[in-house]
Amino acid sequence: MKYLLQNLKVTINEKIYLKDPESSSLGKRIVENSILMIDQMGFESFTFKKLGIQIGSNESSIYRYFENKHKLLLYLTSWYWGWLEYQLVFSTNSISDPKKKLKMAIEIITRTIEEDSSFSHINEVLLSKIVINENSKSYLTKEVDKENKEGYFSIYKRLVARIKDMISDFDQAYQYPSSLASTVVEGALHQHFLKDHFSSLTDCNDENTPTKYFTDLVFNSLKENVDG
Amino acid sequence: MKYLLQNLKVTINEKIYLKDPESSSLGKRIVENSILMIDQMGFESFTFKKLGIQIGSNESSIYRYFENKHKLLLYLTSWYWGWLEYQLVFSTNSISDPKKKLKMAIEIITRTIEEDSSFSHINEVLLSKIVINENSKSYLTKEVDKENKEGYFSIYKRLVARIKDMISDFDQAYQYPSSLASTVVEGALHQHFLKDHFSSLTDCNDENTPTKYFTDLVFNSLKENVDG
DNA sequence: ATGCTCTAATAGTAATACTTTTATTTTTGC
DNA sequence: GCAAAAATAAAAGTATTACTATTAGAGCAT
Repeated sequence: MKYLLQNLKVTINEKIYLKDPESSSLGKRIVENSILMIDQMGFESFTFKKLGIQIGSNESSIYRYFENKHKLLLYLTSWYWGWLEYQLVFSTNSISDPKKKLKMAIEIITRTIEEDSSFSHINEVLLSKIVINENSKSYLTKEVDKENKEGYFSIYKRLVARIKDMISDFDQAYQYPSSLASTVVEGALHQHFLKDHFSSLTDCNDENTPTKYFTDLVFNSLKENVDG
Repeated sequence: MKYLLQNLKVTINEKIYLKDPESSSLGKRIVENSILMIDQMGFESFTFKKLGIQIGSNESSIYRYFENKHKLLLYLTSWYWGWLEYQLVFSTNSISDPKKKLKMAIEIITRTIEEDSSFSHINEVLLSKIVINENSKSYLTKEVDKENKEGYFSIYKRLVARIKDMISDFDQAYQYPSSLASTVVEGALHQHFLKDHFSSLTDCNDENTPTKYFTDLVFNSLKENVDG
């Protein structure tokens, strides 16, 4: 699996960037170091000027890759969801039992990312922390409907749709498959955040993982299809 | 109930403001119009300069009430959660049956706010829209731990704790009462957002309300205590 | 050697997020 | 009704942000 992932190129909507950051060394340094810096200082304090200094390049050169830092955030979150989707598909593809399949899916979506593939310039551990802290900011904007129409969130939507399909495959009668799927994806980020900053608002910790909580939650709501 | 609510003053942590906006007409205009403007233009585009122009006052006068717009957002969200908490306590207080109590609580937390009390300067309908769109930004910051220690989120935490207690009262054996409570509170905001902007990611709409979804979700996970 | 693309450097602009100072108005205490 | 105190308004200033525009040089391809 690791071996396969190192050759992975996540396909990201071309409108998100001006020039593909994967196409040059400068582009890769922009992505690599923006992850390090946003993780360290948070998205609000992060600027292209600071990034330029860090990578020994110029602010204006970064603007040739991304229109603004919001687009860069969309790039990073899209990459993350694309990477997760790949893992989801890869890990569930061979499972035919709908229950086992859904169980695996919940695990992939809710687990803590602890291992960096260390091959690409993208540090997945830090990126997952960025997604926990900054993902909401990518869509909680006044431009969300316009950007949604442009397809900026399509990877994320496809991921939620895949989970929804697995829910419906397991229990055709369940009335809220999309809501449950989005609750698991977004709720997982939230429980990870609470674990780190508001421990009184969650029962999750290193033993009692979000995976266990959401697995319990989902399977309490679903009833396996009866054949025939 | 309406009559009672008009005399309500939500108590907000004094460190959030420099001068209590409830203490003067200018303060009330700041709060009233910031709600209108943030709803209209979004939190990112909203500035104290624009607010000053709108209320026929000066930027520097607004700074005597709130250190910055982040603190103003904390004020608004705290007010909202305090207002919701009041409704929660008021509506569930007289209910002794744990199941009915929890059911009512879920309804209060997840319903669409459609009626403005129209007595105070605070428009609760618009404020609830602001909370849906901007609440996460109040805590997804690098300062969250410091601000949490200062008690800026205590009303929100108390609200979640109340739901958690109701969950545990109904089912003492349930392992994730805090996580479930926080999932309902945060998930309700998220489902409302999806309903308006990503309808393919939710089953909720005007008939199939978030209240129905979360009521189903919660009671599927819980088993009523057996006496003795 | 020439042209092309990419990147770097510099400078500039408008807006933001404030702070400071001073003047004016309003409130209040007596 | 008047003086003192408090609150507000106006104006100006600063540092930073979020860009845009222009120019120049480096490296490579033909």
